[in-house]
Amino acid sequence: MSNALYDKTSPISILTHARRLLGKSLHALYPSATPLNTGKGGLGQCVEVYHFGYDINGVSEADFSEAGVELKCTPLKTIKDGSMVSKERLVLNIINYLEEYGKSFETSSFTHKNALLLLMFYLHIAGVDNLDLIFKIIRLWRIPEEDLKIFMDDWNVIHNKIVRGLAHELSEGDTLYLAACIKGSKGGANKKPQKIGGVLADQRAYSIKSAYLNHIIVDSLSHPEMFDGVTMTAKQRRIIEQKKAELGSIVKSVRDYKQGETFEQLVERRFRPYIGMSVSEIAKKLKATISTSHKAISYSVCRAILGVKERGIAEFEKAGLQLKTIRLEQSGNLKESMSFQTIKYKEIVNEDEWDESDWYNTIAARRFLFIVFRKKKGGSADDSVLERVFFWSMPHKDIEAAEAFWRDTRDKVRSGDYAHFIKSTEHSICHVRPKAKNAADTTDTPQGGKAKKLCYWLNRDYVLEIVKEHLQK
DNA sequence: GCATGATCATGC
DNA sequence: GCATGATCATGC
Repeated sequence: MSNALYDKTSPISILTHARRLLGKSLHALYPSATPLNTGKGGLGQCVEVYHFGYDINGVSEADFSEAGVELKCTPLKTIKDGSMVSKERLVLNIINYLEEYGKSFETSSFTHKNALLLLMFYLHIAGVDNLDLIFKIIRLWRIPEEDLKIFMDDWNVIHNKIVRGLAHELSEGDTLYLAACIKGSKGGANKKPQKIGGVLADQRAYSIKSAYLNHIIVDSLSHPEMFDGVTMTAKQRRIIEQKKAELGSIVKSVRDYKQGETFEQLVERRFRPYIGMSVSEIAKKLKATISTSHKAISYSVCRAILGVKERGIAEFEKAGLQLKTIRLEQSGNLKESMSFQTIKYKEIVNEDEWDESDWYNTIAARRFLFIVFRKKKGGSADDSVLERVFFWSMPHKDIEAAEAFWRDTRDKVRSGDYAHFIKSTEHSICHVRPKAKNAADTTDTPQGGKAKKLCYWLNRDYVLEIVKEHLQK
């Protein structure tokens, strides 16, 4: 169909041809096109067939193998401020645990298949036919030099579990930019064998996390040829560009790393000299101003110790890393549970899949950095002592319990029951509790009424257990 | 002492 | 104005 329009051995030629879709839908160029596949990946197949003239039977082959280019169509969504962000993770190739076992980063299926991606971001709108969706950003992408180390660290985290026969314990939360996400249905027929241990594991694919995709989107807007300047408004662009302003990196050069050190180990090493010091002592030693407002203290301490002058820490933002402050009593006890966002009743009722739910994305799909302070007797926030800093993600064994909690909460909202959510005494990990201006502060329910604002919490005991594990090291 | 309900403080 | 990060207050 369109074969003569591009040279399939040339990435630039493929890109130039792809860009004929920028600001347009497939229907705009191919009015008689009909849907090929209604499921996920349907739009990508349509692009391959109608725009690039692929034989539909060859769709499962490597996309542009002669040029080393992998085509990926991925959705954007509009958020409240009008800007566009990634709607979901970008799923790459399936991991074959048997084959990946003996590989290195350089020889892995991830590097082999995804060295150069042709990314086609389109704006997803619920209920609109795939063929009518508009392409907003079209670009080639390879891992930028400054992000390569974290991608390699992430790959190694995944690979280490595969090598140790622990593929069944993989989790998206394990890593920062690159993740192993579940692909296909969970359970029985879709479980895959491992080289070691004999436990069957969920089928997973390499994927790029949503937060990192947002960074690619922002980066694209610095290159006018990459985005659609017509249907993407100036206001949308301005908002997105504001988000990248004032990001500073922790790692300025690969020479910052000690031999064999991971990014996370580098961060922990940088913190080490300050453990045991009070916040005011840290500020004095670094000649830095540290905000001690309870909302800003952890990020402020991080910026000071990690030497980031800018408002945001680039690696943390790109990873969607969740920073959490834990304030221990002088005795080492913990008084409070840990709160998260308000439950959006009108949204949770529409959550069908656990691994697309708000709670999954909050608690199980991301890595955390816990900053632990210990109060001093009668002291102010300035006198809190930095006790410990560590990365954490929810262990695989706890994720199922978090899922059961989410199901219970969702089903109660679906049935209009706002009075019997799980309490902290009823669950090992999490509970539901109020978080509002006052008792009269309510929000809309899917039933058309109002209900008190409640939010997700991690149980006090659970948080304390995590802290204790990391204090013993 | 702790669970639970309530509310505060800040920043976008 | 509201989301977010966090702590306070009460009663069992």
